[in-house]
Amino acid sequence: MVGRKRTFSEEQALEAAMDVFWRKGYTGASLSELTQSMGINKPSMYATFGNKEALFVKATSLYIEKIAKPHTQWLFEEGTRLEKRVKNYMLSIVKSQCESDDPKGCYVILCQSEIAGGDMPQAPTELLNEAGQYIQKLLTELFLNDPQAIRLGLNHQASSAALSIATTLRGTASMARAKVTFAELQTVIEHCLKGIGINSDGDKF
Amino acid sequence: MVGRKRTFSEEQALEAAMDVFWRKGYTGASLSELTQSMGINKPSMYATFGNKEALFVKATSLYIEKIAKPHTQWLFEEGTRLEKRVKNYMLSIVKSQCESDDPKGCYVILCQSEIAGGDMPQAPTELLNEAGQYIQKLLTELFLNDPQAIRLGLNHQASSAALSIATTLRGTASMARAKVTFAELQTVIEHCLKGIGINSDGDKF
DNA sequence: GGTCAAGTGTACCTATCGGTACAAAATAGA
DNA sequence: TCTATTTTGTACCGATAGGTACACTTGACC
Repeated sequence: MVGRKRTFSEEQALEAAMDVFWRKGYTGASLSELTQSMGINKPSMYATFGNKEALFVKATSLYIEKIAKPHTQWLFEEGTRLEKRVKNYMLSIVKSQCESDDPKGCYVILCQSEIAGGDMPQAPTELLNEAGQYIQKLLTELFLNDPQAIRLGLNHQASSAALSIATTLRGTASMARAKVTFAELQTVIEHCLKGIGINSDGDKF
Repeated sequence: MVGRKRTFSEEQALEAAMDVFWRKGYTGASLSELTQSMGINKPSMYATFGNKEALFVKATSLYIEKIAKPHTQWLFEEGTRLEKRVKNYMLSIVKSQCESDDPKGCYVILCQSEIAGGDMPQAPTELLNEAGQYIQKLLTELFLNDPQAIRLGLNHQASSAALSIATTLRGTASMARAKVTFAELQTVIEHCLKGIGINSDGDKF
């Protein structure tokens, strides 16, 4: 490696880009706003990330790894009953959706809604569609295989229960973006769980 | 009235504009695409509707009156039990969200999610925010006043039950736009109703 | 200490954005 | 038919979109 050194952190720049996409979506985020938030010039952005589409793919991957996936831990917490694990999982996600003064809901769901517009390139489209199904697949797997879930009979309605939870979490994402508070959405989670036959009391949030 | 006559129908043009906004959102819909779909030139559009913002307000109002509000009838159908009325209401909405080859979900929810981006003018913002709360207010009112609802005890949790339904319907809108089918979303509705203590069997869709 | 690969900032490219000026075309009333 | 009024189509406006050319600065290696 020879030559001048970078004056910015690639990871920090990517996080800034992620924030912009999270607020504005893919087509709504302009290169000027992106590079300004990233604190770099356009040529630096193109040299480092390729182009807007490639930047978006990297920012989306960062969101998935850093924001979305960590919630999964609650589903597999040792020594916690399934009912509580699922509830904690949902609470963790909804809390994240409501966080900050200007809550942004869910990055993936916001951008996935842009796909139908027809201006989303293929690679982002595939990534977003796959990420959009992640929660559902994860929960279906859990309900099919977890011993406590089987004892509750959830394995017989695994995919529909998973779909209900995933749908509710899309709803809360939309509500959060419309400034509905975390406290209000907590009862929505309780209703959702009751609806699929998972009752719990007490939680971590 | 003197002068040359219009060669297009204002209502048809507005419907075409509504369709474009429904697919692309407010900022994502360009004047070129709008006027092309409306079958008119830009000067005709500006003379008839004012500007893009005014066109959007009119298209949004048309959506609310023509697409959104008609679902309300199901809530007040004479001689039908509350449980079925609410279920038919939800089914009617979700069916509409899933309709057509390229389902577009809900116009209001899609565009409301753009507000956080900061590029939405004030008048559309207020209209969308008000429309976004319509379902919740309608159901809260119903649960507080309907005799059958009171008999079911729904009046004691009117607003939280209404919020759960509204949240679920936002979730289904997002799912529909991601091409999840009406059949799959039907079980989501059933789970939702069960969660707030409204059980029913048999429906109209 | 020169050399040369790599990063930076400015200034620019074409295409499209929302919006408009203006002249030709069409109609109702005189 | 003439005139006043409205709509239509074309051609344009400045601003901004995504993307780049290019000169300049920086720094590791010989």
